[in-house]
Amino acid sequence: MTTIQRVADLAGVSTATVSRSLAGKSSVSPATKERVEAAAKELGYVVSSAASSLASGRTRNIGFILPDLDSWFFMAVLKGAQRMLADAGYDVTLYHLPAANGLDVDEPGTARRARLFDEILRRQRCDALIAVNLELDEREREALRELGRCLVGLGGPVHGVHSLGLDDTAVAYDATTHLLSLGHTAIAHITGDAEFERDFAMPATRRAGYESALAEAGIESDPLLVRTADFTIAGAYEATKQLLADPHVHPTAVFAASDEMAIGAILAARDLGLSVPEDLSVMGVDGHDLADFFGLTTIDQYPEQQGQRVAELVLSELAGEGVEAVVERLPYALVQRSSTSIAPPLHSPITP
Amino acid sequence: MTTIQRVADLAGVSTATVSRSLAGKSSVSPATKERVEAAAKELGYVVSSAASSLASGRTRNIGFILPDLDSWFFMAVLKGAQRMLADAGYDVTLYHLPAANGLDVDEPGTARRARLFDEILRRQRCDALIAVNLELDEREREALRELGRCLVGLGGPVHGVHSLGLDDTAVAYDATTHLLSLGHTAIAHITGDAEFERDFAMPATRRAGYESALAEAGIESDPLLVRTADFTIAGAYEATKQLLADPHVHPTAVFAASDEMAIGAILAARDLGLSVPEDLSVMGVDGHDLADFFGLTTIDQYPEQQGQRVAELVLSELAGEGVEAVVERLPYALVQRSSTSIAPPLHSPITP
DNA sequence: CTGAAAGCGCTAACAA
DNA sequence: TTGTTAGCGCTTTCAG
Repeated sequence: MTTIQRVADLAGVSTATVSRSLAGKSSVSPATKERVEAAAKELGYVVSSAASSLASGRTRNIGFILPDLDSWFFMAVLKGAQRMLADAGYDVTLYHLPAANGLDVDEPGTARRARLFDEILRRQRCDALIAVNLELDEREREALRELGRCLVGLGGPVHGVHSLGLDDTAVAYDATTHLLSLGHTAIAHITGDAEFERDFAMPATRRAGYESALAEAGIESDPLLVRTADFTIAGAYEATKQLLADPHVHPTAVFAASDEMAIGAILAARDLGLSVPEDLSVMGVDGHDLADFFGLTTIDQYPEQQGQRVAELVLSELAGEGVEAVVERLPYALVQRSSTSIAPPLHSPITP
Repeated sequence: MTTIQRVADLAGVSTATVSRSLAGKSSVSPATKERVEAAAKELGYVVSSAASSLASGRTRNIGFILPDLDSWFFMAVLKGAQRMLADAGYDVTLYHLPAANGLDVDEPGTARRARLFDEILRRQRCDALIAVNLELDEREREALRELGRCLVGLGGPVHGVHSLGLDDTAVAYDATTHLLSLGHTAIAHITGDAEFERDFAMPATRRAGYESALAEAGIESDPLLVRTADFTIAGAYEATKQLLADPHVHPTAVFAASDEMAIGAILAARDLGLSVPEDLSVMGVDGHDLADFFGLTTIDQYPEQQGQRVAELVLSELAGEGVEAVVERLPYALVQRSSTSIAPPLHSPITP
């Protein structure tokens, strides 16, 4: 292994100068710097992260805490963040935070969760943490704060910490308004199940946006038009089948709280012999890879760019730039495709 | 920050004893160990990874090198590995290896790739590396070898290194044989495009398995029945539409080299008014989350368990257990669902 | 602009 | 079984 000492010897300077040179500090003469760099290259020297971290207190590593490793959305965010961080010379280490099962303290997920906060994150392997869609209890929040590290939340905002998030009310309001503007009045909503995701606020917030758009249009919201599923294609497929089979309601449009659920809704409609969008308009939220394939109208929230943005933020906080806002709203845009169209003419339920 | 010295003081022992105690070394009396643990707990002591790494040479961190962060398959593997490694006290840091664009040396992907091998991985942040589906050139292989770290390949085998992989020929042979046993004779194959994935051997290997099964059944393979796509639903959808519209061939079954492509094929068949499996049997490979939803018959390769297995392997190599095999074959199994059935009766192309 | 020297916090011989 | 001690390889004052 090549150490800094060998580089120093070869370049005929002290290790201090090599360190300064390679760190790009200004106080090194160009001539010296050149010699040091040549020596480093010749010996194939690369700094040892452990030694550097120990001496400087900086690890050049960012922790990414995710509730799930197999969700398309989180991986898109991770992809955006990892690329930006890697280009800035940071590694990314991944921490999985399993859902806390509130009921069972002895459940392995709960133990893993505790271990993450009590041990793993406290080993000082990261300069900063990015917490995605995390719902933490007070003890956990406190544990993170005590780390004294830069912490940025994305999605589920960590209380009292700089975080980025969509304005979910506005997103749902805009989606619903799009359907209203097409003449739909019986608009169903498929969202998350509160029981599935403990404390996960997003489904409720989106539902509120949906209802406020309806209210503004003078439409009374019908609880029978609101269905819950587990954010998967399969789950929404079932929920939509039940919705469409219910004789009490006759929706002409569905607003799903995620693209995957919207895709499930489209497939359910097709299997029931309905055409999308002629018989049923469907829209989602996310900007999923498959949205284009299914011609899905959606509110794109640019997940990969969210990753980039959160990485930028972390980088600038690490660079010592002051934190401006405590909550920053992320951009989104409605992308109109072929799964939504004007409402079909009303036909009376009474046969002629 | 609580250091080991403070724990030593509180417990009334030396730092060496604390270190030994907490590392679970045997040569510590139970009484001492108890006192040390109490002191550590009281002070909330957690070892500093940088200091520990520097002193011991072990980082307790595993690098995971992936060609893609947004592929369902890789994430499933990652999930399995990360859980097992985390339970063993290891962190996982993620490295993205962008595809090398052989043509353009100045392309950013190529630069990132070089940087990963020349700098990032050489900073000694990992005790071991797991390389998933990597196609490396000789220089890159050499760079990895020079790291002198434990290295395990999964999928694309790194030459001369312990690796795990599916027997792709057998997988394709078994899939094709399943369709043959149902009475199909005109069996199409949708696989990867050689131009898409430079040096990526899997598509060719699976095709060979497909062809050998046909040959064994006395069926001459028809190049028009083999189509290529990019391993996505959308890509296979298009390829299948073209296949089914081609007047020169009349396949009654499709074997796709991945579940996502098989799903694309199912959707294409449906959109052309064909029933699956009555008019067309379709099967894939992977064991995708959505396979069940689409009733897809598939060869499940248990990706999450692959992750676990590769993690186990790394762990045991790090524990100093000898490497048994250089290439280990992974298990797989045919899962029969509703997308395959017996071949439809032949109808003559001449109208009665 | 550069060098000397003092650690960073921990582990692992080596002694006792 | 335990303590002493010498680093691990680097960064960073502090002098010069």
